[in-house]
Amino acid sequence: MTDLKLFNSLTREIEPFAPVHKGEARVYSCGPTVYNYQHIGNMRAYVFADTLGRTLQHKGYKLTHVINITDVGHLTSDADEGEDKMEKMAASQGKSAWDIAKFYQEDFERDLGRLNVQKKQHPRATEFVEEMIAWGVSMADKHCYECETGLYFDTTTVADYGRLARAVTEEGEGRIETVEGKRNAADFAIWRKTPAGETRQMEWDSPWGKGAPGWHLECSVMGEKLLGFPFDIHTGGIDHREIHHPNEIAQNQAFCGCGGLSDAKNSGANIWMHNNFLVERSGKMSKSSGEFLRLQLLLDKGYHPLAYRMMCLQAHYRSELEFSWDGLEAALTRLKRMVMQAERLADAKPQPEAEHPKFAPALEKFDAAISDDLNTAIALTALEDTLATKKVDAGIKRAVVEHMDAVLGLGLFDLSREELRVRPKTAEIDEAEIEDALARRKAARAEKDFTASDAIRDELAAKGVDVMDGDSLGWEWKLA
RNA sequence: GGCCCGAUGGCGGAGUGGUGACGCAGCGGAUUGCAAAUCCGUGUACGCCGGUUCGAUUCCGGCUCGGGCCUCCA
Repeated sequence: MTDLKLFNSLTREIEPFAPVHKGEARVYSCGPTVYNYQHIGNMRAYVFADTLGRTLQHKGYKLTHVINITDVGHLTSDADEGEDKMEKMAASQGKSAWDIAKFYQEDFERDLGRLNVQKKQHPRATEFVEEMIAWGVSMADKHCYECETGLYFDTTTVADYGRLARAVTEEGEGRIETVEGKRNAADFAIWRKTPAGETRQMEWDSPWGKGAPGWHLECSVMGEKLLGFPFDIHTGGIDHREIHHPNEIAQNQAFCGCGGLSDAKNSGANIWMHNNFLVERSGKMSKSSGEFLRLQLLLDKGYHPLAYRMMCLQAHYRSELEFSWDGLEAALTRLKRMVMQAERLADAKPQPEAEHPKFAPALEKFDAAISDDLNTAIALTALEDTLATKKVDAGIKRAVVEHMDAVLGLGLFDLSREELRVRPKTAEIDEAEIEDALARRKAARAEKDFTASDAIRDELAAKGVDVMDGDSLGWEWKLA
């Protein structure tokens, strides 16, 4: 097997993966703030994180993978004056912030499942407030200062602040609104005090008064508590490369007492990886714009969620990916054809021990591709090469397909073509009606009454159902 | 204003100093009562101008266009 190489945002170079603990891989992926549904752009980050996790397992490492749940501390603005996202949404829905968090976390986890994301640890920020306060206390003297609104981290107290972003300069921070009492524009809150006279749903006592932890602190704390410093890989969306992660790194440097050093080890993780955005021609995906694309909408329109995973896999995680319904349709068609190929192997017993020279090129191509900073686009073609290989033992072929699919996570053998036939929400005809029409059409065809049979076919087509005679499936939803 | 990124065939999207992946669509064939689905086959591209080179889509410079971040954001 080829050695795994990954792109490290810290050095902006492809680096060989060398585990901190022999035979183990520990990964922390920045998770969602559960104040709302996740859109499919958000989900790209977790498909990426999952593919990374699967790759590490493929390479033989025992994986520990955390995707945190931010249920407190994330403001609507980083100027430290905005409202808490959770409380704002709670107020607008007339629920408690805790209920909001629970509801959207469950929705998020449902989407992860739909996308075949393996089970991860999902610690909630509110479960670690005590630890966060302890962190704050440990850093307070050397790295923080208190002012009216809270406890702030002085970014000048650590070496190389912002080196991950490579964009932080004196002037570069010019647009961050100044908060009264902050020493440097880039300084950020470790603890946000509840304003005098107010009571928040989510607030805790601390040495700096009642309040809530700053957003960046939770990731530092949970990463350290659950994975230990340094751990192997920290992932997140590319937007986190500029603010959230540099702040997290600064905290980690301070916590390690290595504020004067700039060794990569002190950043908390050896490798920092960032996935690029899913973009739409109308602009960036945005929740504040009102309607946004979420996985459920894809289902409502008749697209299986794994078509979206396929779409993500077709591109490199560091490239922007253009979303369009046509693109999703293309991914669904590709997935469908692969599932159909896999279905031919349904009865084959996988023979993991067996080898076959016919599959050697594909296996090599697959491993080289996935090892080259997760080139899933090429890995996918190796899987297709395998599925298309003729005149070979089905058991061996199945073993090879399973081997590759374990990394890509499409779950080819758990899918059937019929499942991919997702009923669009707007469909105005039910399954029984279709079966009945199909039966009538079959009878007409038996009598060679093609005028009648074609009429039935047209009727079904008008209702969005395509009839396919020479196909065991019989019919499929016509999309759009 | 500061920092950064991208520009590949109809669409999406890999990759490469020299035989230009792959998917979807299209086209041709098999199949079909006709279609559809499926299978087989197949054409088309590297923004513009210079430079380096025997040779550049690939390296360098400039230009144009597009995008991102510096505000919450995966």
